[in-house]
Amino acid sequence: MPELPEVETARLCLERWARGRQVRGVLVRERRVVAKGGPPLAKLVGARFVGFDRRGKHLLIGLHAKGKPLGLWSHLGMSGKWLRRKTGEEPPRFSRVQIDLSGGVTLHYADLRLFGRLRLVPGAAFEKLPAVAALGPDPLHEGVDPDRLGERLQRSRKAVKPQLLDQRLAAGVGNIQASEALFRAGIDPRRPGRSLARAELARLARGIRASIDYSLADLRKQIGATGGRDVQYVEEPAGPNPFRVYDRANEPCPRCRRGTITRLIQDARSTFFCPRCQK
DNA sequence: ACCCGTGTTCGCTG
DNA sequence: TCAGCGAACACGGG
Repeated sequence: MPELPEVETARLCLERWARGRQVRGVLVRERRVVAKGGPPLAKLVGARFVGFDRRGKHLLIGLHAKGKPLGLWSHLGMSGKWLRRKTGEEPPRFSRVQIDLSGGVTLHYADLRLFGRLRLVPGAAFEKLPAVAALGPDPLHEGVDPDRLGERLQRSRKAVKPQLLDQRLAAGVGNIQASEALFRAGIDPRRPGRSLARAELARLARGIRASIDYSLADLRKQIGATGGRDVQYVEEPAGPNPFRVYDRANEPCPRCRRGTITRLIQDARSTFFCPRCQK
């Protein structure tokens, strides 16, 4: 379930599970998750995990291999997850790549739909990857600047919601966070992005940050429930829908209580909004 | 059987 | 250079 908050959660988990550990073995069960053109994942053997970064939905993991930097890039696509098991345990469903570490820890990259990818990056030169180089500001790092957002929105005639999925605007905003941010900002998702006034851009920038912070706190609660080193990645995030409008078609609006959350399709993706309080 | 989906890339047009 | 669009990738769940 990967938008920025889920990827940040995966980053935190990987850091707790792998920091300082050395790779003992790699097993690729499904070749398609290894991005074409990169070095074979077997080159990870002997390397030690040292850094765990994220930009937008991209995981940028740093290792030391014989004293030289080596990067592991990971994008979760639609259904990718990082999971931890004890070495020798049964692999989880849809485990596509298994990385055995020192200390009896094994990482699994599991991915049902196979849209996610892993790639080794020599020298940890992640900025050489075109998809990473093109990313806009990360809401949790640089933050979203209303002026910059407005400048970017001016370049297209598209509606604001589909535009928010463009990773050059704000890296990490996906289909859920786009609907949630526009709801918080009180902006109709069908409005042309270039029609937003200054005050609306400011509200949108705050809305993006607020919806991401909220989702991240919700996920942190789930993984942190057991605390400390016993933290487990939640594989089946049960529980009620944590969102204000996403996947709530036909429910009353949680803000105005009088509008009805409406679903519409924009650029072949679902959008949810309240027609009464999003103008 | 059929439709849906929390994402991105590629090829092509204008 | 770049916006825009459709197709492609892939497969379980409703």
